[in-house]
Amino acid sequence: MNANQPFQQDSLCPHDRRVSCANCRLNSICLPISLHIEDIDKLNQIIQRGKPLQKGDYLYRANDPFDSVFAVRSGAVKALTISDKGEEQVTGFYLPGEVVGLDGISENRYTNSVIALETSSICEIPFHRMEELSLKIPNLQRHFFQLMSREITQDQQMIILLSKSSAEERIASLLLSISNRNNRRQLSATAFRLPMSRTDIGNFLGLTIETVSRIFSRLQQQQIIEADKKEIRIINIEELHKTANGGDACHS
Amino acid sequence: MNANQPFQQDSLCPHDRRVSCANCRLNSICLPISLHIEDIDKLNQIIQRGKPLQKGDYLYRANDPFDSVFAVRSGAVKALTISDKGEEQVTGFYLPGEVVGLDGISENRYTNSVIALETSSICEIPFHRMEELSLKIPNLQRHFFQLMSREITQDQQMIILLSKSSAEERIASLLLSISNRNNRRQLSATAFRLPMSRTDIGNFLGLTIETVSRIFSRLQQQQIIEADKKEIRIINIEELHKTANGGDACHS
DNA sequence: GTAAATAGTTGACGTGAATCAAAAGATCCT
DNA sequence: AGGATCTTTTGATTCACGTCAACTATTTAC
Repeated sequence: MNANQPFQQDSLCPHDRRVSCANCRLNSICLPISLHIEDIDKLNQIIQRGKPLQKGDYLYRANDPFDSVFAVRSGAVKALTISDKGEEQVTGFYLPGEVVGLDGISENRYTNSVIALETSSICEIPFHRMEELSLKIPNLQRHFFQLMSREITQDQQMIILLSKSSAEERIASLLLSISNRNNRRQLSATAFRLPMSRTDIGNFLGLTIETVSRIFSRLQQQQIIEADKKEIRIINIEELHKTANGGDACHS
Repeated sequence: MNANQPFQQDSLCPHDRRVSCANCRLNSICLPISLHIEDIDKLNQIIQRGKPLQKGDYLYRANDPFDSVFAVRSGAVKALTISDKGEEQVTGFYLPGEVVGLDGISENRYTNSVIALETSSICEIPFHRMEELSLKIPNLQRHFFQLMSREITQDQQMIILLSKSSAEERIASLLLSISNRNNRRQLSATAFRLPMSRTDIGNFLGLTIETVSRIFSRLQQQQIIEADKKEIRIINIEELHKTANGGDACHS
């Protein structure tokens, strides 16, 4: 075998269930810690890989008993809660390498429902087996504390965004967030496909779909982005950052 | 000693540094888990109790290196971040029995600053010693996972509140939140003193101080609450719940 | 392939909360 | 005690975003 050729497993398609943590392209995101190879193997053994979810499929529903957290391997999912009045509220989007379900731990049931935005492969991590393993692998315990802490930090940034920012700032921030997360996965930071609908974006950002649409149009007019349906090209990332932070016409 | 009399330590004043976890009145909130008495003692031994903070004192500042998480024993604190433009954003209020600083774990430095709203006693829990201890006490590991998960759940509820609710709903929700948290500590759910200023409330809820003031006045006119400065009496908790959930004139 | 349903865009108009302004209470300081 | 500073209240005005409505583009279903 030519050493410049990838190993066979590296070329497994993203939905192949034979992938293991050790050769997963996402392990630097999903497991950004120094685990020994044998520890990775132990973790790998408790992880379950189900068949891919199709668009619209539920990964789990709010109030289901909590058993596992889930890492997105490919595709994308959204988390949402249903209010008393039956309205949806999207609480987050999760891209490959990101972990969802951490909210279920405290109450022993999930507080959100999670739905696939497109065909998605998911790694299931049975939480109680992970907990046991954590007692033996300090770095794994540390990793989960960090994962949860990161979720807290991100949620708090979201609180700030919703509390202080205009519609334009919110949308610019979301685009930059997706851009960064793509970049971490070695994908283009300036050209990508949004996995979620305008409706989901509006719901997530606390805006109506009409406002979302208008802002996209405006950003396009200003030559900051090019948006063709869900395909986005960031033309002037400099200016997009300015827009996200209150722009030139800073009014706050 | 009369068995019906409390132990001497039960009557320690809340700022007394000789208090221990085993006899702390808040341990059912701060440590709502079944730890064996000897485990509680091990935990107690790593906890440090500094001298009380005065109003306005910092517990820590954003970007300080992360060493510890902190449990509020008495008083109250607020967490806040400073935006690029130097504006404060309050990200949470923490009352006795609640734990602050969990956001620092992932980046190894705090992302918020924490400031005392009034004279406050704080228990410091050195995180790395707690981590080591967690490897030996599975229930303690479990407890910290749950604490962090609860913070995630609460932050997500805050996201929903900010994303979907009117000014009136936000303030009603905050009052009910404080009421519930007081209730858990065996205090009155209907009469209490707000530890934070109107400015802090507005900042936290994404409202201007003027709006906060107007809403307080309106709730008072409607005979739902009585507000004399920071002293609050909830007169009609039924109606306050309705107000928090969109009220009768439900427009959403 | 065509109808029906769903998702997105654009315009006109209304409204809830921000902003601006002023004054009345609290609290701090010497 | 008395001036200074900070906090809170209330009113008048403005504006960003929501609402309502009409229309287009895209996807789904038969």
